[in-house]
Amino acid sequence: MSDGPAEPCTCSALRRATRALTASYDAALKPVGLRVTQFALLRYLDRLGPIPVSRLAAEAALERTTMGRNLDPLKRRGLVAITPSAEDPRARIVSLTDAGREAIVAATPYWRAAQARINARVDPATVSAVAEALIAAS
Amino acid sequence: MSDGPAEPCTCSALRRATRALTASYDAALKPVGLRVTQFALLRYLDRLGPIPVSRLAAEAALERTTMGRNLDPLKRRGLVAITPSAEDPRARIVSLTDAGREAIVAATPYWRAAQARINARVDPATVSAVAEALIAAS
DNA sequence: GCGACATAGGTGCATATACACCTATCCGAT
DNA sequence: ATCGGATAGGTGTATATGCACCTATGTCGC
Repeated sequence: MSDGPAEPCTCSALRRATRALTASYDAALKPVGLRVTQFALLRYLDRLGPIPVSRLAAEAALERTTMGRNLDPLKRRGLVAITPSAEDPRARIVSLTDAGREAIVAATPYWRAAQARINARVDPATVSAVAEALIAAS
Repeated sequence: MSDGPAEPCTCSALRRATRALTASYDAALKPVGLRVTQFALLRYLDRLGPIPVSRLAAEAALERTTMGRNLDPLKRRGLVAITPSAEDPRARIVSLTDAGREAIVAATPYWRAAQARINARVDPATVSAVAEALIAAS
């Protein structure tokens, strides 16, 4: 056991905040059975339209194989569809299904409630600025 | 595909920043074969001394069972020891081994380098303030 | 057309995280 | 002494994340 005040770890502090924030959003989205990661993924697809897995991963700044696996629960629930590309037989195109679009519509009010709750207590512009600065610094 | 600018998700933005920051710290700690989560855990033990799993989890704001599993790789490497408590046979006391203390010493310079790199680019007080505000708001 | 390299994707493995459910034990009230 | 609730911990399952390694296919130079 060392003594003296320990210098706080910036990374661990952020991880802790992310755990808390994620739990808060996940709880808000519970009624529609989506996690915030899954809802965000559906929103990407809504915004980008049908897209190969690798490009979707790049957009979300996720590792390619992570994206592949994150799609699994959404696939199982029929919220997204994976179809082979016409141009490139290697590529798999991810797209929203009608059920996926409905899930976004159903989940959005709950997500907005979570956003509103947090944004009312912490300036979202500050959070964004810190997040972007950290990404740039990493 | 909906149109219009999408309102950014505060939670997803933070998750993304955390992924980037964690990758940066993990890369810095690579020479000693520790991840930032593991290093932080060793530091908790160093600061708190021998402690039951549940109390350690509470200190780190982690779910109890998560803490149990996060200890596994450290146990396997002999950096921490788990021993039954004398007073309460239900409790398992987690403690740093000599190898664990050596690992902290070996890892600290690499961790400091990662901290310095980030802290030079993003004010750590701001990050701390945002993190604490988010935790309080969650 | 063929060979070298790049690109799209998958699988195995490991860690990080949390919930539901289980057992064992302690402790206070009767 | 015992019974009931609280507490310490483990296990099963699921998601989130990334690395190493593999296959398949496209593309470009010759």
